[in-house]
Amino acid sequence: MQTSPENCRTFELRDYDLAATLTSGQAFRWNQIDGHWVGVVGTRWVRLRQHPGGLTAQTTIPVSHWDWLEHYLQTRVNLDEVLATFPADEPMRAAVAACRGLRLLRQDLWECLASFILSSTKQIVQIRQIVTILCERYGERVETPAGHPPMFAFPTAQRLALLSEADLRACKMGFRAPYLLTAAKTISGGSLDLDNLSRLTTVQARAELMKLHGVGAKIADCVLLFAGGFPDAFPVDVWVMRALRQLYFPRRRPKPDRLRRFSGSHFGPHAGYAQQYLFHYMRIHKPGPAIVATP
DNA sequence: TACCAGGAGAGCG
DNA sequence: CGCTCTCATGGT
Repeated sequence: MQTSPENCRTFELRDYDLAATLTSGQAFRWNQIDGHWVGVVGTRWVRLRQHPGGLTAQTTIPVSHWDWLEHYLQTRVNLDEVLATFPADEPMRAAVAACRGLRLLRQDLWECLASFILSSTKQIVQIRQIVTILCERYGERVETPAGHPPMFAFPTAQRLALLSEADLRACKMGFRAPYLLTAAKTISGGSLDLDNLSRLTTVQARAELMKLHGVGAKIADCVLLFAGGFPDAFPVDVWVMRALRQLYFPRRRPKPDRLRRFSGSHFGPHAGYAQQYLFHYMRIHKPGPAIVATP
């Protein structure tokens, strides 16, 4: 819908837990400031605020449409329809009850890929720090409202491809530096076209991403799910591994590939969404008492 | 202080 | 082949 440019817009939404969504390990650039969430989407500074019945967005520069933000936040997704596809077992019921409103974002492919290359063997706080340094040093400055600190876009692959491994190591990414540098060169050089992934099957797209050094099944699945629009991608990290083992395979040690096939059939067409609920639920509830699957 | 966290590559059976 | 071990890194 085209309207006259405005720098503020309210979205009426049901079941959107902004805080849970922005802190659930999908995206690493959102900061909570005075009850608002401040971040950068593409090249725009954005400030979001949750309120009963929806959320309000504010940009620095007035914009004539908000499709880019609705796309990023996936506000048009009907959560009820997604949740209705989840299996009716006890673990899922508990996870949905605890995290209702949690959403999947649709992020920029390169930013997501680069961020998750940096995520390897790191916890969320640490990933945020590395990404922050990287953006401050090599990202384009974005306009911020008067009185707000400077913010930067995520650096492009082209920009990072010109750096040295030492430059990247100086951003505290350690042994991931050569991985990111190679990925930046591969993407900017055109050997891998991220925009082409959507034409592939999930299996094919995963294989394409895994050709990159430093990108294994878990990172590939994160990129496919959080940025690629592959709802069946199912990242298996230690949290999800623990959850699945504990809840569905208490006596065995299934391999990640086995778990992925199980999740593909057990959790339905939105397996990735289900995974996000389990992941977030496990993070909130630490180890906790055993909940057993009762189909 | 120990501990945590993906992937690659080596080494082993 | 397929599994296990080691490495590299910085924040709690």
